[in-house]
Amino acid sequence: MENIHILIADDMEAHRRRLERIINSVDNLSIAASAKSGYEAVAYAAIKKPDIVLMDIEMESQMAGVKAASEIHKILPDTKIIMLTVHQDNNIVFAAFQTGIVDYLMKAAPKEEIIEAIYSAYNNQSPIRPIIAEKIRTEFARIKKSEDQLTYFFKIIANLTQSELEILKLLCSGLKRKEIADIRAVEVETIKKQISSLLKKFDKNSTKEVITEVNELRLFDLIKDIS
Amino acid sequence: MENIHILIADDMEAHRRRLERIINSVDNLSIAASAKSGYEAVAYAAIKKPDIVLMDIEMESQMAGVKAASEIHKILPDTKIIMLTVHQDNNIVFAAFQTGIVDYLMKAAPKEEIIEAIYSAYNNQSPIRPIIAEKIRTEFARIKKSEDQLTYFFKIIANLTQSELEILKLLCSGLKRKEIADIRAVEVETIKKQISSLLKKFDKNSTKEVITEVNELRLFDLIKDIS
DNA sequence: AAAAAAGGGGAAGAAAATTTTCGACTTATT
DNA sequence: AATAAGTCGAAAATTTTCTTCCCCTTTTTT
Repeated sequence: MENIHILIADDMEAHRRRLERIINSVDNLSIAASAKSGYEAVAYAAIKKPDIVLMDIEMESQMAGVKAASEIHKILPDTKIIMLTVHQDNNIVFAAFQTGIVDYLMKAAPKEEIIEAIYSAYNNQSPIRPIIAEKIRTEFARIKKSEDQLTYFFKIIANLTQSELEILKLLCSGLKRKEIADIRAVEVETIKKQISSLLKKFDKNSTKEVITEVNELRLFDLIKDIS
Repeated sequence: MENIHILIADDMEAHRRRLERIINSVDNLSIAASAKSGYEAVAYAAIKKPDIVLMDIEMESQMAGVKAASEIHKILPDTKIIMLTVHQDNNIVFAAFQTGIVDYLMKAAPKEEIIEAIYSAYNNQSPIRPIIAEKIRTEFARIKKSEDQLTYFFKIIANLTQSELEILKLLCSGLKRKEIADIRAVEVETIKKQISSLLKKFDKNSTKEVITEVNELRLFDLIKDIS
């Protein structure tokens, strides 16, 4: 399994030490850097490009934790930020979620919980914790929609490969995998793999859902005449 | 010279035809697609990833030109959008500039001017035209700063290669090219080339300016201990 | 004014990241 | 049971990005 690089940001020496010990105790986790302020955290993040950031949200010196999280998210949208908090103040936690963090933990959380959170974040599973779960979930659904369903969709389209685009067109025309394979002169297995990647990019589990969205956005005619 | 792919977006058939003729008359310009509405323009942009978009800003049906420009800019930040306008309404032109367009032209502009604008945009030179020049220039300077000088700088840092980062560190320590070359055990020429790329990424013309910025942002200590 | 350093452009080869291709296996549909 | 849909992994091919170095011009030092 690949190595996961982690950036620690906490202004208290003792807390940093504890996190360092925990991370070092797990084989495929490693420390990218250990920052003592929000400002340092942003700089180290830019330099080291960690997979995960464990950020104390209560830091105040130089740059607040929430602000630092937001900056890091702007610079490295794919880096997963996990926030550490002492008092579970739902409002702060919620504010942080809006700036791009993917999970939060109590600072006193047991080792196992921290490690699990790291793996979850790395694998894109947000184990949204109970207390603020609902507020976040509904709010997030809203944001994702309003980030313009259209922009969101087009961004995905722009990231498709030429083959995927072509296959999307053929799928929208109602063709089956075997038929598509014949047209493209490759094995069905290849087409299946490519549709699989396609679905992953659209974050959907079936072609039906993708086609439904294409139709809802009235994109069929445009996709149809892809060269 | 490479081929430049251009997307045309205008709701009037005659205007599209004229632009198509102009583009086809130049050897290394080619038409990626020709859109009849802002909506189509966004879709085609996502599908074709053109280098340049020539967008009629007065389109209204389905999606306004300014809105379409803004969407395309979100999806493809590197695509250069040139706006076409009939009445030179500075406010509209200015609004458009804020959403990511890089130049504007009168619709009646002569062929030569259009072609020149395309090349300028492609080569990242904004020939900012006189009438609104000052307003835009000052406003833009402000925006570029306030887009957080810090975020902007860190984004660049995050895009440096390992060698470039290393060289930046050595430059900040006051070393000369020859000395850096010795440390890295390569020819001075190599270092010179890499510093050149470094400067391009920072959009600066000399290492001095880069170092000044590093110091202003108090980043020297952090950069110093890059592994 | 000469020498040294800084900077720009281009191009070949190396290295890294993506894409394409396909087989094996699992789960839904018909 | 058969067909279709979908997932995972992995080798080969392709594309992109980095590295390296050469040649040439401009700026700075001495």
